[in-house]
Amino acid sequence: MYLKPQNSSTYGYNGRLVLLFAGMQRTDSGIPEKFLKPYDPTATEDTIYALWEQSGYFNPDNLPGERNESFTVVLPPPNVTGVLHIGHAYEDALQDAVVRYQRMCGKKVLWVPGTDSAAIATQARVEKNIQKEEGKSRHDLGREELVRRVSEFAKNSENTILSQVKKIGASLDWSRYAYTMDDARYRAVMEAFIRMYEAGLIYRGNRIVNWDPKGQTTISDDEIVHEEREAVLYTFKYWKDFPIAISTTRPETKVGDTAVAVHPEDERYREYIGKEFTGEFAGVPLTIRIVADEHVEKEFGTGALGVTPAHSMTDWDIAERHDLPRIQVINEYAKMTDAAGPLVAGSKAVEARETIAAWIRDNGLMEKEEKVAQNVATAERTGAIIEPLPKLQWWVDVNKPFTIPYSEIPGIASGSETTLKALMRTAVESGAVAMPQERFRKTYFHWIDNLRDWCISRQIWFGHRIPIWYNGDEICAQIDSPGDGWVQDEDVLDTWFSSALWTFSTLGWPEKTSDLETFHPTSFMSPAYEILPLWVSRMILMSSFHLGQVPFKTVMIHGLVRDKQGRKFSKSLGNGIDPIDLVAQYGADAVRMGLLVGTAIGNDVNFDEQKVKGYKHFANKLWNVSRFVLENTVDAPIAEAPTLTNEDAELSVQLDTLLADVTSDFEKYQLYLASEKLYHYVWHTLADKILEDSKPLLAGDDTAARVSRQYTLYTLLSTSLKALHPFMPFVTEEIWQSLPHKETDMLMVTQWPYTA
RNA sequence: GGGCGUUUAGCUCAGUUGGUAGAGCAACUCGUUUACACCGAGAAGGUCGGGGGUUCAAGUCCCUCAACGCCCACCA
Repeated sequence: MYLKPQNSSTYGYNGRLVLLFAGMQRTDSGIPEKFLKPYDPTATEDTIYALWEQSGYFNPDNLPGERNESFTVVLPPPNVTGVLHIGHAYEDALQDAVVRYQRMCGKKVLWVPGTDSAAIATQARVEKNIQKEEGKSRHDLGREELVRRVSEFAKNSENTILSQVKKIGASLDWSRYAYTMDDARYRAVMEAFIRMYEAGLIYRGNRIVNWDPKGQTTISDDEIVHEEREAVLYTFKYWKDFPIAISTTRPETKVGDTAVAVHPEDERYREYIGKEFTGEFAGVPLTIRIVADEHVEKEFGTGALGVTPAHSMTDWDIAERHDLPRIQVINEYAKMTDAAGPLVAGSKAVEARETIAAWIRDNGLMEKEEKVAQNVATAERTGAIIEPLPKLQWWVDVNKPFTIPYSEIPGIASGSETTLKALMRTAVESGAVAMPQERFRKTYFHWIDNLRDWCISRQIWFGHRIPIWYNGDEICAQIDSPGDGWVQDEDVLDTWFSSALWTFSTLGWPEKTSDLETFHPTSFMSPAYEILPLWVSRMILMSSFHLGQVPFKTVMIHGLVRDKQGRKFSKSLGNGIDPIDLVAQYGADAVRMGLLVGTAIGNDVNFDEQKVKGYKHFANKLWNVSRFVLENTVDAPIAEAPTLTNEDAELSVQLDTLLADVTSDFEKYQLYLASEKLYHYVWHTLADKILEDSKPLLAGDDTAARVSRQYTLYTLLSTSLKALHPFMPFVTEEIWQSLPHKETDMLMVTQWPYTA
């Protein structure tokens, strides 16, 4: 009687009970007919996800009950034009498990979805398409048209990635969806730039950048791929009576040399330090000063380094330290400038290399030519060899002292003087950002110690255009044009600039929104270790500066998902696994479990499809346990607790003990342990032992014992569903929907079954 | 070159503060009297990469070597 549906029900043609609610037919035994077949995720998951969305519970404002403590996570925004790969699936599953657990624990949970414009990648892709389909370059289209086309493309592809994220079961608040290029984020980016500019932390400076001559843009260090190539190391003297021979693989740059650097303790050259020599090299008059610099390696080549300030990072730095002149001899098209002298001016740098080498030989100055293996920096996108060039760029100064008006970060007082670097270090050192994995703390600090100013300008068109205006010598930082005669800076911002604001730009900053008040700092962030320097540290920088807060309280860095042989997934290897295919084949719950169980956070995951298959079986196991329990409790008085037998009381305690353990694992973000324990319990304790032991009891004459066991089975099942829900949200919710007695209409907002 | 990892059963991985090695999958044996064959019962399988050290005791701590991997730098 107790299990008859309470809502509108009627009897079908053949006398079967038909339950109209949720369209589920019931069998004669009183349980929904769907339980007679194996669990079918494809028939279930989309419906369940729609049910969650309709409930509004993804939005913290709609969550039932009084929730005082907030718990916030922002989704690391995938590229708007991207497709979900297995790494996303892992990251999403991980975060969703945490988020669902916290929601069940009664917190005001917000998980913010979003996408990233990935400026360079997206523009490059669209440019390529246009080139292919219309034979036009971006210059043919013009800036405005290209930006329009790229934005359109981004908007059109957005749905792919978003629907894929949903397939995994991510319980994101879609009403707060953000895109790094939308209006609200645009405002935040502009505001952030202007504030930092006004604080003197953003400056324009001529510095050596990685110039991509093919893409005609600066690229960041992170977009460089080093390739090993064979090169010739030439050893020679600039002219006959020059006292020191130098070695180089790029003789063409030597017409731009202004110094020779030696190690201060190198006895061979000590006598020359500080002296200046003039002469002519390849038709160019040079003045070479001998300087002592500790960065010179005594053992390499002749132990003397020809310093070409304008075309090498290290040489630029040496020039900085010794106040040397800088002569640019190569231009943006990798051709020699007029300053390179009549011999090579106008020719390609690679050709000039041979010309100059020949000149050296012809003049009897060459001492040695040897083949060496060399690492050449190439552009990830275009494959072009990087030409280090001095260019006017925008920079974030990480070492400049400034007064921070407000700070909640321990060790940084409001109104005190600090630097961005110090903020980044202190935020983690003080524990305000908890980074529980020791090895990533080490990596982080190592990175901070070697941190240089951050180049934030990019010479592309798609992105946030720098809000700087020029009128003759006048410069003005503001969003809109100050008026006639003012021209805006051509460059756009590094995509990581906007990503770095993500934890608070998504919450409405620079407005003082209640979201910002309630949900920032965020609670938890779990990025891949790849982007620790790229993203994590820069979020800490931005949040500390603009809000005086850390961006997140805990960061758990996870590893990469690799293939079975430990190789990175990549298109060129053709070893990619589409998580959406996996979901179709095994169900999202199985994919989530396959990724989470037994993979310690921080280590790489060598992905094994067999594992996913195993968890598909597990979902079915849970399904059948439910069937068994429902069938055997259909006529039981389980609405209220009967007097329990000792044995049954013990079973409850046993599960409770497990839950204490699992809860503690959750609190430590050790999902790989929690999930494994629950799996083991459901399969090998609940199913294999308890259910089997119950069979004689359920068929027996001892009514009290039977009722006690029926009640217990039902409770153990419903508790297991709750505990498994963060990992396997779909199947648990689907079963929950068929339970005759439940505390809440939806499992996702039911209370977590253990309180410490 | 600097830094950080990984190496445990055939495969994929756990192993929290040192106390006689664990799981899943695969393989093997037996079992199909309805919760589930997307199953059950059972057995097998490891000198914890090599070597050395600390300790009553080491997969765990220290040193060293090797293989593999990642990050940073770019030797000009």
